[in-house]
Amino acid sequence: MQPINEYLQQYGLADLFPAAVVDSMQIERYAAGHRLFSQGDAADNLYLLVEGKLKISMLSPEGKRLILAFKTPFDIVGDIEYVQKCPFINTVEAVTDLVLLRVPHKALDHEMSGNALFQQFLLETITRKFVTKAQELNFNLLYAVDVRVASYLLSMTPDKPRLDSPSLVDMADLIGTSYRHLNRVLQKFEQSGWIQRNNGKIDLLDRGALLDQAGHNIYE
Amino acid sequence: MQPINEYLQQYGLADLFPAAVVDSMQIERYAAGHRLFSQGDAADNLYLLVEGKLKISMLSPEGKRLILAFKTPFDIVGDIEYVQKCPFINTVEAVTDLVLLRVPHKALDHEMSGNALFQQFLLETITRKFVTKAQELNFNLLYAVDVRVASYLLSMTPDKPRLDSPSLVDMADLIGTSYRHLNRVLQKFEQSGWIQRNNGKIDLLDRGALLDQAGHNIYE
DNA sequence: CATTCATAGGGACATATGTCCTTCCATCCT
DNA sequence: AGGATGGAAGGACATATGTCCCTATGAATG
Repeated sequence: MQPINEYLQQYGLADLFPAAVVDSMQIERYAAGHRLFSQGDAADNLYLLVEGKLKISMLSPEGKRLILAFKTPFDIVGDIEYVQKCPFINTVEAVTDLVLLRVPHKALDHEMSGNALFQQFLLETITRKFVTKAQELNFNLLYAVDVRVASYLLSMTPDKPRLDSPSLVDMADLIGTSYRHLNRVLQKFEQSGWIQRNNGKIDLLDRGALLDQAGHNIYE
Repeated sequence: MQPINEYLQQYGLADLFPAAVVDSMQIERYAAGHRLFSQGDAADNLYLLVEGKLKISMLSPEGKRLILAFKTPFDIVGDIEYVQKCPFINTVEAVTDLVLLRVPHKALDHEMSGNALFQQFLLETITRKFVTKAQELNFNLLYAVDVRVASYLLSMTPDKPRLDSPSLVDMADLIGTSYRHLNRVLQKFEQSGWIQRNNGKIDLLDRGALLDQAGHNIYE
């Protein structure tokens, strides 16, 4: 287990936070599967994701779940809520074991309100999120499910060409389609020889073909 | 024609900008239909929309046009590009006659870099845009075209229950569906007695029914 | 071991949506 | 007036996607 300072150093944040704020930070660990926050929970802290993978999701009024994003280090959770001073908009769950740094809003407000460096940091972070979200919207409006599935497969396998435990349920909820249809598309890809399914694992056999199918767009 | 100061006052921005920045502002007017910026144009200015209505659109690699937003006062154009120091991401066109205040990046960089008030203003603006965009994405993933059409009709008629010159082409490109399908949905609404089409105008006859159809979501 | 449960996988059918094409009408231009 | 033009409107058909259903398999549990 690294101390807080090492994590900050690792992600180039050592100079961003004054000592008083760093002192107020707490390391938090959560086991895979744990639900960290639910839609509507009070948000009194900002969280820096430094290890593991989590997912952000929401429930529609009709009870349909939508996964908005998977996040891996380095990323920030609760920044929108911090700026807007509002409760958690979405639900946050651990996909793998997690390590987060918890930063109380109170410390940020006391020590960093009017801190141009930090504001600039937040501004650039949220602007980047906006651009990503906008591209995602365009992508969804412009392309059908098979394109999005191909893109998703590619984005989740930057290193080795295999998905070990994809959870098709989550994948369908992220792409915004039904479980049934996702299976149909995967079947089509398999019949085309682009992927192979084994015991719930997925091997990518032909990245080039998938890239064509994805229209050379890759999920962020 | 109002002077710059009156516009700033009208929208509560008089205290935000120092005099040197206000002096650098220029009023710009454009006729309906004019294209202000194209995807890829250099962005050297920030624009404040103070009169009229404009639309932001993009062209996909396949040549499909997507309307990302209609904007009415008060709104900001080019804020993302200012933060990211990048060329225009999208195309901007005048729907009605427009009045904009042009603010050179140079003036902002000189006079307002490190200005906490302005950074906070930008931060809140972009955060709001992010939330809106995220909701829009969810809305598109969760609901079919008929729901989105109902929502669009309601959002465009806050005052009187009539759309005078809807431009179905634009409407389809905003909703992200085909012109044909939009017509089909409008036909269904008309047969249900919810709307009436006359010479390209659309009257809303039953807002309650439309609101139900929209699942009580209304486009921002 | 039997049972339960969650998920993978897919058949059958209904509905939503896209593509292509035709017609009609208002407006604008010469 | 006569002809262009662009958008409204919709028919016909193919495809994409959702819903409901059933079965199989492996992990967890008594």
